Amino acid sequence: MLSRKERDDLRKRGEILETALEIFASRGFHSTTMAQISKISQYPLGTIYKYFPGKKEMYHDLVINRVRDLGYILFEISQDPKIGVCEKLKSSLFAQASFYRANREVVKIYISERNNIDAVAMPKLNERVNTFHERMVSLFQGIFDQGIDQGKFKSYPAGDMAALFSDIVHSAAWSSLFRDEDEMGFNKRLSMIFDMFTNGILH
Amino acid sequence: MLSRKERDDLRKRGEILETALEIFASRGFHSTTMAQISKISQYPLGTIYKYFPGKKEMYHDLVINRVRDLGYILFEISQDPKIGVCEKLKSSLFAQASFYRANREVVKIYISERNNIDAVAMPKLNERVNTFHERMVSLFQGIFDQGIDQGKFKSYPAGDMAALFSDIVHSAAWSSLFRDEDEMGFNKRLSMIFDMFTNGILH
Amino acid sequence: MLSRKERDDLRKRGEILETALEIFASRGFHSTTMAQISKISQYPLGTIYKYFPGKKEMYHDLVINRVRDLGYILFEISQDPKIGVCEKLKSSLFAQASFYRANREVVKIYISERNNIDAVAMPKLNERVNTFHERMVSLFQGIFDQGIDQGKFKSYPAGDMAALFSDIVHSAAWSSLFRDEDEMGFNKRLSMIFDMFTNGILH
Amino acid sequence: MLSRKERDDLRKRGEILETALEIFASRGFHSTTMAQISKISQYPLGTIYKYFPGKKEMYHDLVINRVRDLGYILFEISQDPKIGVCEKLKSSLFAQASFYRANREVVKIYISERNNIDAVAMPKLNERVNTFHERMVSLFQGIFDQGIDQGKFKSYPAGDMAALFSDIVHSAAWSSLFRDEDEMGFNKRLSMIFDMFTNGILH
DNA sequence: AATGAATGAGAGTTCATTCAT
DNA sequence: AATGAATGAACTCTCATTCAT
Repeated sequence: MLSRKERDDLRKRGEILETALEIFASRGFHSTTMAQISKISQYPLGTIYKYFPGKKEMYHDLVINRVRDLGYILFEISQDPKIGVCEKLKSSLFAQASFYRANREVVKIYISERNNIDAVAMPKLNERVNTFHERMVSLFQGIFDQGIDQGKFKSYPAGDMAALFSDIVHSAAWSSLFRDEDEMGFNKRLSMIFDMFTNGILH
Repeated sequence: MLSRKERDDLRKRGEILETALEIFASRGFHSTTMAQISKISQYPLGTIYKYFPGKKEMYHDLVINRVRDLGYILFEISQDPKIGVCEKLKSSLFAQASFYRANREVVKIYISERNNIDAVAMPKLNERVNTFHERMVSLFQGIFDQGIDQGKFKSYPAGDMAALFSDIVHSAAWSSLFRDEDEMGFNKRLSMIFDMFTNGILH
Repeated sequence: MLSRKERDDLRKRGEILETALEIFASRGFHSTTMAQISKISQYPLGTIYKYFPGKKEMYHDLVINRVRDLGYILFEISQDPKIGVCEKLKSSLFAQASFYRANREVVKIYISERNNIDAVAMPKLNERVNTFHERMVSLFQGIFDQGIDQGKFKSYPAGDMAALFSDIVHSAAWSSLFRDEDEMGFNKRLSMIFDMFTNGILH
Repeated sequence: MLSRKERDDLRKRGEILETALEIFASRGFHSTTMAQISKISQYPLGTIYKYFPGKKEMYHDLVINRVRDLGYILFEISQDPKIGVCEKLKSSLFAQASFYRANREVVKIYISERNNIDAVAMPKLNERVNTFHERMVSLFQGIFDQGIDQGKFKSYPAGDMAALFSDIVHSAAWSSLFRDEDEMGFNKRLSMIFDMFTNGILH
């Protein structure tokens, strides 16, 4: 049980992070200043530095913590004993796309970071983001291994399938961010993409 | 025919660009300083500023000019009347992957920029990179349209297929950057990925 | 009523401006560096840039704000209903000369700017300084118009008289800056000059 | 007798100076670059540095040499035994105004320099310009001394009269630079100003 | 404990002058 | 002797972080 002070701290930290997220997502890391975050969040600079060791670490936090949520979701799906491999893949695709739609800002940053070469400036973040990504891929790999065992999938190397699938999912989810689609159109497009992936495009 | 001076200028400009490319690719835009480029390239600052109006413009140049080469290659393939749609796609995949392998640094920067939210700082570059990407996608779209007409491809919306294909190509090419594969292994993997895409993964 | 912080800010801003004034007045705009102002004023660079957007703007401020005070004084004199036109002119002359003696540094800068062809570098300042000057001349013109109406002055074009008077005043005031005159000698010389101007030098 | 080479050198030097004059006069000292002068004059940088030790010295030359011409003219007038003191003054006024009209660019620079506080940057030039000015004033002072001796002028201190006259002349000449007056209007205005000065403005 | 003013290292860029060709 | 490319010191300005209040 948290004391009132601890709960307060957590709330403040969260509010700061929320504001920072918006600014980082719209302006990028380098064009965002701590002063901006302080001003917009209405928390004094000193307070921000009480909760975060520095700008980099804050950005770090932002990306990792949010994306971890997606990790949980995908993990749950991959471990679900009640559904088959195909459904697992499809669910993963839908879950990731939904997550992207619901967390546009984080995802922008996450993707930006996944491909960022500014790694020198933030080696730790880069490493963690990539570690996370690898973990997601191996989650998929597990599903593909299963599917091959069950004779459902062709026996391509599971790692390659997983990497490809991961990128397809990402691609579909990402492009959905820039369309003004309603829920139905969105779902239809995802199904179609999943179809392409599973059945191929050839007649 | 270029004069000696012109050739010299071109050579120097190229050398500076080469050095800048390496540093930008390994440290990112913001962590790279003009002083570094000057020191490592062994060209004094003044000389660098003779060839480039500023740091941003240099980076700009780096990305755009190199990537344009890839554009030419893919355009040639898409327009080639001698080969069928399937071969066009496969060739595109191979060409892009080869280009990526041969231009690791540029590609790193290109991709970094494609997904960058620092667009605020360099709106022009961001715009051009995205314009280029769209042009590539519509190149693919043309191929898919053709294939559908010819009854070779299932009739998914060509735009969606093109977007998906573009990301698969990119994914395959990108992941190949981080493997120590020989030429043969590389080609085999690409073929396999192309196979997955065209025939699907389902039995 | 100002808060303590506001008063502090005003004091600091004033101290910086004071130092800058001295340095600008003795070395000119281009030979003065922000680092010098920082060092001599003992305010760090960052603090200076908190109060002023840039070097140019600071210089701008320096010139305009101070000179505006002279404007108020001359305006008051020109509008005073209690005194005649001749006294108005004489008062203007004395007031301007006093102002010059009390604000040597500002005046140096003001005059330097009035005649500066570096206008390309600081068009805005140049414009404002010249606008100010024109306003002063038209203030005088009003007095001359009045004097002509009252039959006190010969009917030369008031605009020409005003321009001439303005330069005479300036000339007298300026030259007084470079003499070690006591108050009495100074006043005597001004009276004499005024006499020359009003009565002519011919027997 | 000058050798051909010497004549050539003189011509080239003159051409460079001519170009430099135009640029300096329109952009000011600091906003003018040696590269500009080289490009516009079509003389290579090296050649310019052959004729002038540096940028400052060139500017120096520009101002001093031209203004010296005015000095000669005024000197001739002041020494002319054939004309009276009043005519000498009037002639000086007209001569100076004509010179200003004919040498707008030099005069702009000269005046800019007379009032410039950038003296730190160019102490030598500043000194020479002021020395020249003092010489002109003492030329006038001689005329006034003469006039007082002859009982033509009231016996104000000749130095003060000279300083005042010098500034009036300058004022009239300067303001004429910014009017689109024809020769006649110009002459009329000068006469009027001279009238004001000699007879006063009072009825 | 909370604040936000103070700090100054370090960034990009310019241009007078030199000197190898 | 003539050239103009090469040079790098010095400039203005920014902002993450600290620490006196």
